Amino acid sequence: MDKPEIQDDSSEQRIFDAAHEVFVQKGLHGAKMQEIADRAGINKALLHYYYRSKEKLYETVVRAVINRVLPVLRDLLESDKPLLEKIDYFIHFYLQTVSKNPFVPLFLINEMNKNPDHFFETIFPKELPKPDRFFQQVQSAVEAGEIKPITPQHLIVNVISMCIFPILARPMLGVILGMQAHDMRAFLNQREVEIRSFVHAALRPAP
Amino acid sequence: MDKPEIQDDSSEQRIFDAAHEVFVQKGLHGAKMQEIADRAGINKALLHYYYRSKEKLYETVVRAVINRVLPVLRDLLESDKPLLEKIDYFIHFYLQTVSKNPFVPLFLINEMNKNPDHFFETIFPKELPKPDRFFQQVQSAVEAGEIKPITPQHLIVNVISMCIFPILARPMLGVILGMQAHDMRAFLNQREVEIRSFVHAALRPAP
DNA sequence: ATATGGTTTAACCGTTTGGTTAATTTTAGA
DNA sequence: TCTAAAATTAACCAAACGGTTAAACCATAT
Repeated sequence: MDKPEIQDDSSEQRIFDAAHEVFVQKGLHGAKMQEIADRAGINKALLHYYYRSKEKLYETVVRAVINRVLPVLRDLLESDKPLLEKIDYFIHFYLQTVSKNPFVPLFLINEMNKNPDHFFETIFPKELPKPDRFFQQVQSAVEAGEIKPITPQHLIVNVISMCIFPILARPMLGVILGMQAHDMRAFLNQREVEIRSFVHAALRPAP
Repeated sequence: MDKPEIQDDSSEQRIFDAAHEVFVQKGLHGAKMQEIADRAGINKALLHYYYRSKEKLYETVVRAVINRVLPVLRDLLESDKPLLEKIDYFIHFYLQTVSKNPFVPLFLINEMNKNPDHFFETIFPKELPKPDRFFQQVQSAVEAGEIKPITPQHLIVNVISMCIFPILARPMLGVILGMQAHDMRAFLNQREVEIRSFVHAALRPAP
């Protein structure tokens, strides 16, 4: 169904790259076809030659972004690693990925909120990560007294929230906390250690 | 500097209300002046009569949204309540406010990311909540051994993240966790209790 | 009554935007 | 080398958009 990944510098690929940049930064309506063409260094008509319409091009970009993000989540939910190790790896990976592409999660969240029906019926892949394995793992750890009782769904949501939100809200946090760009970078770099210890502390079994 | 709040059903107010709805849901570029006029039940030219341009109207809406959100944050940071009580109240209030207006935080985050310079130089109020009081409070609690050592900045960011993010990412979480709209509502309602106990657990002093 | 000033509208305008077309250039196979 | 298909472009088009204008409407004070 999906086109094979193109890695060369063909026009099609350059269009896709430019579209990815512009759409992710400006959203569907903020992005202009002319700007995408300019950034790809080709004529505007060529956009419609390879991707029929703005919507089709947009959909291609959204699909690609999703397919790059989902595997990590699947790994968190389905792999066999021990629980805490799994969580630590997840924190590490997401912070790293997201801080390299800070606009991507905001882009996805926007897309899903503005047009949920179209998104989930048309764009979203049918095969989603299955959280059952992870849920069971948490439940076992609770029963074995290794961690404080907690609903697995809330645990995973808490972790994801603390990883992603500060990067989304970076400009706001900078102002609230009274930090310049430089301090803010340092602060966000500390977060991996911080989130890990916060989660571990929250999961300590009661004495 | 700011115009006094208008609470009647004058044309100016109806335009503002309609603009608020449309801008918050669709963003600056997604919103169309004609739609705002239609929703306000008036002629399009009247938009320009009261608010000179689309940008001015947008700015008015952004200002209003900020001025509704900031006081709560100021209360968290500056009031004299005891630390944990303060945090609990903050969680309660933000979850309630945000779940009533789920698009507002996403709207603000978008605005700040897409156009940070214009936002912070032109729109943002000069008098921001001062976090020093809160920071000091956390530090005192740590020194008194009442809570586990933690950087105050990270603590507040963690709390805000766990409150706001799940509401932003609600559609995504619904899919990931395999929940229908009904279950999702119930899940989000549980979060107040959940976040509170998670934060309290994380702050328990080590034995 | 009517003059006045604020309010509201229909019609219009110039620009931008997504998209098309027809022609030109490039590529590649016979 | 010749030719047919693919790639690329300049020019163009219709619709949508933000914004303007001039006239109409309406309240109210004289």
